[in-house]
Amino acid sequence: MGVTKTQIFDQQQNELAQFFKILGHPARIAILQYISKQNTCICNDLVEEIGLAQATISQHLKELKSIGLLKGEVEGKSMCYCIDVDRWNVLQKNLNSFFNTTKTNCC
Amino acid sequence: MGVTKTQIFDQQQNELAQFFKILGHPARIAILQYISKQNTCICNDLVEEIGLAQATISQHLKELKSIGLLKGEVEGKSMCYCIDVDRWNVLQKNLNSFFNTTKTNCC
DNA sequence: TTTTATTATCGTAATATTGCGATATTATAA
DNA sequence: TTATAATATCGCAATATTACGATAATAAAA
Repeated sequence: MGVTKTQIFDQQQNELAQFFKILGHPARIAILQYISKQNTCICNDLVEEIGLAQATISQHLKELKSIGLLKGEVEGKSMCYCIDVDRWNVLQKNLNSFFNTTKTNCC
Repeated sequence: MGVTKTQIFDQQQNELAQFFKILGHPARIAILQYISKQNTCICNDLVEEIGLAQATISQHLKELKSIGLLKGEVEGKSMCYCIDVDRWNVLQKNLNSFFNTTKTNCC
């Protein structure tokens, strides 16, 4: 036990859940908010700004990258992380579509 | 370790993350979709419909209730679960507000 | 080349989540 | 009252997540 039984759900349900899951951590919310506040891309002031260890921040960034919300470019010896606005908009749309189709027909 | 350090984030970040987290499981997505598909409220065809044990479904329902997305009423000896549309709309609004304010000002 | 700075990855400990059988609990039916 | 049916809760095993120190990898600077 302890494993999510993904095989009994369809792809749309699993993908939607995966996306929600990755947004379901305050550090990742904070990272996204901080990156968007800067008018330039972020490297790792995040470690100081947020107050988690460098390894931890790096791990959270990796997860955000895994659903395509962030893209990173090498900039000298640091990394420059950006929100992928196209991907961001697609996800927002999917998510609203879930909300709009699901709330109807309720008692 | 292993604990999310909620104390270093603000209330808005923690609440948003909590909300996303609860939606971050395919069974809970499937439950919401199934409930909304019925024009009457649901009791526990969910167990047959979804294919998880009764105890497991009950647990997922509890979590959905914890963020106010579902409300349950006793109906005879069974339970009648509904989506709380007001709460649903509030959460959708918060979510869009997060998406809209966060995507701007990116490089 | 050697140093330094930045980020990624590995390994591991602590805690959380998922899932389920067993057992309460609650409310109708007999 | 005694069954029966539906749901909730408890306790546990398996797995996942979170966090971090240590260390590797990479690239500029000395």
